[in-house]
Amino acid sequence: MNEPDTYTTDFPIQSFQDALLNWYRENHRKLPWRENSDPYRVWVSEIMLQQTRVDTVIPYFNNFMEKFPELKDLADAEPEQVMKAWEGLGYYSRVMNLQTAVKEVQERYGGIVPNTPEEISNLRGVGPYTAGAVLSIAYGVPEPAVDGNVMRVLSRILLIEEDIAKPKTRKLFEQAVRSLISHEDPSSFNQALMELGAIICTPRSPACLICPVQQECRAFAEGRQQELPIKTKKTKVKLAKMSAVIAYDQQGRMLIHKRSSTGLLASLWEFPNIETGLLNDSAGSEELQSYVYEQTGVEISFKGKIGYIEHVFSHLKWEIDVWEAVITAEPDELSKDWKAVPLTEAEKLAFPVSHQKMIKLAKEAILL
DNA sequence: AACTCGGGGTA
DNA sequence: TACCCAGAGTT
Repeated sequence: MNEPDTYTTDFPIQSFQDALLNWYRENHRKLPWRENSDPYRVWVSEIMLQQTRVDTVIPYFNNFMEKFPELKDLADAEPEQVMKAWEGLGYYSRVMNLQTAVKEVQERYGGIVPNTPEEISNLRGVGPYTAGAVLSIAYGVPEPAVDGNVMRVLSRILLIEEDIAKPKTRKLFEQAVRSLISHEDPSSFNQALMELGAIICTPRSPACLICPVQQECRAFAEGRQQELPIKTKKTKVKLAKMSAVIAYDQQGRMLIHKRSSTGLLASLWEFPNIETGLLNDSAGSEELQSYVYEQTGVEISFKGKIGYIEHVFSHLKWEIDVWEAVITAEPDELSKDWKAVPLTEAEKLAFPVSHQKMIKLAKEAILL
């Protein structure tokens, strides 16, 4: 289980630790989640930082801590408000999983975030990286926290040429970290590896000339730092042509729909929309009209197209024609995933960025 | 192991 | 454009 990895044999572990930790002590950034080591704060920050840059996270983290200062506050919060605090951050299942896990900590562990790998890893949304990050940063447990930064940094320092796109490769890096990690200060050690990756050992052009562990870096010694890490690429963005409609009733309320709690943009609100494929404007809008009627019983009459939106996801591209319409007849009651709300109410709900763009189009259309 | 799941910064 | 980011869950 804890076999020493072959990559760290003959590696100067002590001088590496010393150089890395001294550099981190003097040069680390002051970040909101580093103000203290409250496990709840560390946990929230790590979830937000998954596949998301530090600069993007900072304002979200500050706002989130203002709204939900302690674990109990998040456990007791309305999911709709929690989602609103995540609006625009992406990967929305993260925050639903986080609240689920926080409720479990509140109920099963009396509000204390568990400090063992087994217990913390069983929490929803806590994978190998986040488990190691919270354990080491909040509790000082010498567990590896291997993210993209760490794989890039260590692939260079230890000259590891395994494909970091392969899931299996992460385990190799975890073994390397187990060999390298400081048992005196696991928190600083793990954070220092990531900090080095963010500031010095960057993907494109690493700043080797000012790197604190240049002396220990095998890739630099061979002038091969630009070749690492090895990562096979995956591309393949599917295109989806869509039509969406902003339909007003006589009071100026807009018809909106809450997306499924699973899958893309889970639990966010949206304007009624369909994938139109190869249909032309006329056929596409008729399709959309039928969809709205079948889902809600609401009858709409199109006024015209008010805009066009392109929105790119990591694996998908939406091209959306946006229409304006008026509601000509509606049932006594809408099903629970549908609402007719004034703009001021819509702005309290969480919409994906693509549909926030539609709200902007609608505002501009009103001014004309 | 491959795919799904956002949005934005950067060269 | 294409890559990448303090990854995890599902299939």
